[in-house]
Amino acid sequence: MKTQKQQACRRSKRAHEAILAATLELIEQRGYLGLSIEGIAACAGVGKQTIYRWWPTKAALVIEAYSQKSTDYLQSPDTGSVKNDLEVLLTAIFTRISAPPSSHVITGLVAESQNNPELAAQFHRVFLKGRRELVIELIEKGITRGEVNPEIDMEIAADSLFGPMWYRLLIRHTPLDQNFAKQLVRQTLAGMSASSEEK
Amino acid sequence: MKTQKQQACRRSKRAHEAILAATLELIEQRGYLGLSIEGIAACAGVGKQTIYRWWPTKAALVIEAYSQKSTDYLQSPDTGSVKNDLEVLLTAIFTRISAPPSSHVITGLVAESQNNPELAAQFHRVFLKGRRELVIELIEKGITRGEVNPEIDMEIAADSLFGPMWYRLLIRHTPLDQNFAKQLVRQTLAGMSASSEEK
Amino acid sequence: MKTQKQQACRRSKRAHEAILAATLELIEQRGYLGLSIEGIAACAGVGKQTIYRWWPTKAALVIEAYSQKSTDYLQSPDTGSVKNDLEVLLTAIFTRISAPPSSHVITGLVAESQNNPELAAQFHRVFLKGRRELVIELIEKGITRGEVNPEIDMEIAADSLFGPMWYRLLIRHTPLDQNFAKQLVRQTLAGMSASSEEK
Amino acid sequence: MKTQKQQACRRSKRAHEAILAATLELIEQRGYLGLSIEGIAACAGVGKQTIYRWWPTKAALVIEAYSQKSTDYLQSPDTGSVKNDLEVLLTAIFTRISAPPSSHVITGLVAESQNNPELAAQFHRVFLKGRRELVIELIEKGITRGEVNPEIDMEIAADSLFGPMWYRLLIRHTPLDQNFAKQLVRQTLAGMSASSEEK
DNA sequence: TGATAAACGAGACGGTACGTCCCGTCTTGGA
DNA sequence: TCCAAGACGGGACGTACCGTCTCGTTTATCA
Repeated sequence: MKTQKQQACRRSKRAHEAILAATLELIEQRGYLGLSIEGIAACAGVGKQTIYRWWPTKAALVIEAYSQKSTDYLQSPDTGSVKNDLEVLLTAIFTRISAPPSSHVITGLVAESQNNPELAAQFHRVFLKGRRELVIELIEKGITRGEVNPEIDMEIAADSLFGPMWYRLLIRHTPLDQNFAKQLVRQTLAGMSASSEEK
Repeated sequence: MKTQKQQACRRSKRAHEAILAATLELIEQRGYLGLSIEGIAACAGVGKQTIYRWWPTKAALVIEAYSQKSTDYLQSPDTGSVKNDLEVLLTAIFTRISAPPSSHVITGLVAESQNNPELAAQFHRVFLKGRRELVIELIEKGITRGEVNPEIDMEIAADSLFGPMWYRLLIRHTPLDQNFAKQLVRQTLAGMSASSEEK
Repeated sequence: MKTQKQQACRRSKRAHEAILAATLELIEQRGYLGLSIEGIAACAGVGKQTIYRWWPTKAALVIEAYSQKSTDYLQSPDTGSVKNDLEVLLTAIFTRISAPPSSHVITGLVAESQNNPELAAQFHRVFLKGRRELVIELIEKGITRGEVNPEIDMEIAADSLFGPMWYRLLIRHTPLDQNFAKQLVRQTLAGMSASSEEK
Repeated sequence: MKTQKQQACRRSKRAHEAILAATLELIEQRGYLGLSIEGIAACAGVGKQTIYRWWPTKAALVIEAYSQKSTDYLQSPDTGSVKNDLEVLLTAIFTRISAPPSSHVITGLVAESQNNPELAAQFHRVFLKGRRELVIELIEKGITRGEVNPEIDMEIAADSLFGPMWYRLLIRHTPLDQNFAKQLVRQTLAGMSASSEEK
């Protein structure tokens, strides 16, 4: 019962790690578009086939290489108020994600995701899901505390916080400074209408 | 003195148009990534050189081909209330932009923009600037009408309306239906805080 | 003392036969050049190593596969005259050897023999030696009978009978019909000079 | 009428010559089997495509490279007797063709010809036809002189002179010395029968 | 009658070369 | 002079096999 299936393949640990390392190294040197399977293989001292055997796509390889680096720093803040919680979390995320070379890598992945649903799903899993869940959790805490209107649409709430980040990152190429996170949180919470009271 | 520059070249109108037409045709057949200069030249019955002579980049060519199609339908609504104005405008934009094959084309352009500032600028000029200015204009009308809080940060306001659109389009691959525009506008105006009154 | 070496290995009969059978099958399907160790292994349901363990070369494997088929039909005719004996023997050989797919196989082997003396020796042993000895034997019988000039060069005699066969087979791609064997024998015996009397 | 077709393509003389030169150079270094398109391209400083554009096959390329070297030395001897004429001509041919690296090259070509009729035809045109016609011409002169029996089969006659050469070259790996040409001619003319008179 | 060592199937591995696609530049007539 | 046509040197693609190398898993003596 225990040996059921687990050894399906004898994957070489050495090759696996060398490939991921080479990928990270080359992507920082030449950017996502300048990355080639051929180059990774050469740099890792590996046959091309060994790459094609385990990753369907350049993009999948890049995701795996990056996902190791990027999933650890996330943690739920707990300052006592939604506003502060969100400010802390978003500031951390914005800072992290907008530091090169991440931004270039992310763009390449986004581009390839358009024509590759599997990749899109994987990207979503690695780069979005966790962060989104954290944000929603914080907002729900705010609702139980009575800070947040319980009738809001949670999807739109999350989109309103992350959308502007990606927008600035990918399209407007405008800096994601700390102030931006702060102001975005405030304005999103308070709304723009004249009738709403800020504090 | 007057002809100084305008006839710098004897550009073949036939070739120019054939190239743009071929670009549109092929991009709809094979997507942005499947597009090649070689293919466009063959399809347009044109030498490759003729393309390279007039466009620096595949992307520049695509932008020109698309900009002809996409700039005309925009107009400022005037319903009397910010909320309605924004709903009408955003619904129109969202519908337009999320219809294939535009979405795929746009992704490709976004991707290439990352490494190509000129292209990014051109993309901004063609696809963003006009829309953004319209939205800002509507909000300012709202301010003068007393509907919108005059102290909001206008950049963040615009980002809050467009960011979620691009986010859903490029990353979450979630539909941009009419309802989305409507709810987004409402929630952005009203804010999420418990203290704000909806109506 | 007697078992010293003979059981050096426990060779799997099943694998051995499956490999030879797969070789014959694939060579008839795809020709000598289209044959790959990988393909044979897959078709025989055998690991590649098992092939490499027992045969040094694709060619050696092919020779073994073929030698089983090709050594049995030879027998010395005895009609009473050199001319008839040779006609009968060569007709049999020519017919056998020129039937596809043998001819393609043989060509491949000839090609590889050039760079592989061991293979050349093995090829010689399997495909040439026996036939050549038979022919020489027949000619020597002719000499003792007084039919053949005892001063001829026997090497050249054998070359004169087999050379044209291989030439037509490998290079001129001209049919080796029965008539050819007959006429070749006659003209070789009689010579071409005007002074020689035929019939 | 004059420009009919002659300029069908603008082939680069430089590339053409560099490729043929590289082919000759590499084939002498590494043999026919060790020759690769990739290697030729690299050595000639040429894109692979440029080779594939003009030659369908490695073999075709090799033939062209060799045909330049091998067609010039042939000339019809005229000593007054068939025997001497044939001896002179065959000695020249045998010497030429058996000098390495030609022999290896030729073998490779023969092998590939088996599966490629066009190549076989080209090989025939370049390496066989001329020589064969010369021999037949010499024999016909012999017939008019009354030296050769006019009833012989000319095809078999030619096969009897060339067959043994190719046989020794490709299969028996036996030297083609001058004596061989001489004795082959004599025995082929005189025949092997006891009734024929030599001298 | 096990134990034990080999041969086995499977297939991953570092490589080489394949033949194709497209890049961006260069060259050659023809209009 | 600009155009279509397309050859050119080059880089990367994804595939096919090479021959070597582990992996467990039979299997067939001989201790």
